[in-house]
Amino acid sequence: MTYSEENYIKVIYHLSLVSPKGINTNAIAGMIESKASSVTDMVKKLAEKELVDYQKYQGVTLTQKGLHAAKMIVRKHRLWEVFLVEKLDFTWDEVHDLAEELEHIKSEKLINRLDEFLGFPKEDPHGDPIPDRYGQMIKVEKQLLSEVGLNKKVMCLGVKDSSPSFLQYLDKHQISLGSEIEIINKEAFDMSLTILMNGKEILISNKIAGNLFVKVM
Amino acid sequence: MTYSEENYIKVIYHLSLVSPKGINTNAIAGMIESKASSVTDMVKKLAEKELVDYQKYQGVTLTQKGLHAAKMIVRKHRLWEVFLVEKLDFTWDEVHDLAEELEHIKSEKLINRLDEFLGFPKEDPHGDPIPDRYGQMIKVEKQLLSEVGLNKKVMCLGVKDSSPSFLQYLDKHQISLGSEIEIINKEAFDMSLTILMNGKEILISNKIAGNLFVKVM
DNA sequence: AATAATTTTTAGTTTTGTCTAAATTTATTT
DNA sequence: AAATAAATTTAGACAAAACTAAAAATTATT
Ligand SMILES: [Mn+2]
Ligand SMILES: [Mn+2]
Ligand SMILES: [Mn+2]
Ligand SMILES: [Mn+2]
Repeated sequence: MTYSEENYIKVIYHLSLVSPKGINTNAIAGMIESKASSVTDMVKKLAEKELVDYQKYQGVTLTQKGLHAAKMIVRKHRLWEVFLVEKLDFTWDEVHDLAEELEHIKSEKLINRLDEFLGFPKEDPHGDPIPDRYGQMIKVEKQLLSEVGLNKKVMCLGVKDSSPSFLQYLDKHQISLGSEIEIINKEAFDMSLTILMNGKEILISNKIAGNLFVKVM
Repeated sequence: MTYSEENYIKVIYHLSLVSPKGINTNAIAGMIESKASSVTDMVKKLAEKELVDYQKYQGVTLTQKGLHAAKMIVRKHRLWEVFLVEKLDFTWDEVHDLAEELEHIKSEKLINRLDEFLGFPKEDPHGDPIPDRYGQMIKVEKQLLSEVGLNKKVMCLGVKDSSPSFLQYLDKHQISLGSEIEIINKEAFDMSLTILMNGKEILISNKIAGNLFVKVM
């Protein structure tokens, strides 16, 4: 599998988690920052290699083989992120782009040794689950903060968006994984929230709340 | 710089260490396992980017810029090798091919952090010097075992060839960096050596002796 | 100095992954 | 049920990096 094929497989995997039907050309093109015509070309090649099922105009779905390949790439991505944060003292907003490169290093042995070296972590620095060598991963119940009712106490478990700007926003407001938050007010007009954290009240927009995974306690 | 350009620069660097004149097309092709015509094409591109000086039919030499780039690739290669051996328990014969991939990961910050994490090692698992972030590296006096006179006591400091088969040969005979060796006999006919190591006599061929760096003690 | 052998470069293809523009199919409105 | 809009695919082109075969330059040999 080439660098580019791996990126396509990974993107199709991520899109499959959100919409379980056939993944359409434009969605892939959007994620991979290419054009629909390029996607069609690549998707044909992936179908040739039996990594996806593809019928013209009907979108693609991963085959078993493709699904496993995708999970192994995600495994590598997230283990490298853990390595960078835990061992090399990178911050959680710095690691994604580096992991995008490191995930393409081809060695099962390397990644399994790294997994062991890190103590078989179950989640990456953004709260996302890390597949084990067989593709198994934990499923933690989480919901978006924007969907939680008033006066509930929640714990922050992960982020939906892991872009540097969002993560830096969270750092600035001292929100990290494990932070405990109480929802004090919901503004009907713009769905912004007033939350209580460490005895301090903070106002956050609906967009922020819609990118923060929490569990009700 | 692309993956391929980096490989060319690195090969030109390694060849420059042995022969200080212009590096010729065929030598590069041999190392990179490509054809002379492909080398000519790439060399033109590298000259365009001012990484090498090139005149038709006269071979290439690295510019200052090219030399620094090459050292940074070698730095990455060797630091990753140290990481794999020291932290992930790989053996010295397993790491080269993996490092060939890892050396292309583009991040100064990552490699400097890795350097620090490893305790700023000065040599890689094969006894080769690791350039620091400015390209500086230690210069240890070593010579090939094949060039040392009779009855001398030497310490093994490095290998010229770091192919798995050679390294596995050394493992099998329990020769490692730091091993102390005394040369007992040199066969005039084939230049094979009888050496004394840990009280045991071993016969080694001239080819083996010609790939082992030692210092006379 | 002329010829032969070797090395290097050029010319023309190929493969991979991308693009634009045009054609085709599917989905949505009227 | 047409007509229109949107999504998708095809056709043709391009850049990067490789190749083969032929031409040109350099080096070695007579
Ligand atoms: Mn990531
Ligand atoms: Mn992550
Ligand atoms: Mn190596
Ligand atoms: Mn090495």
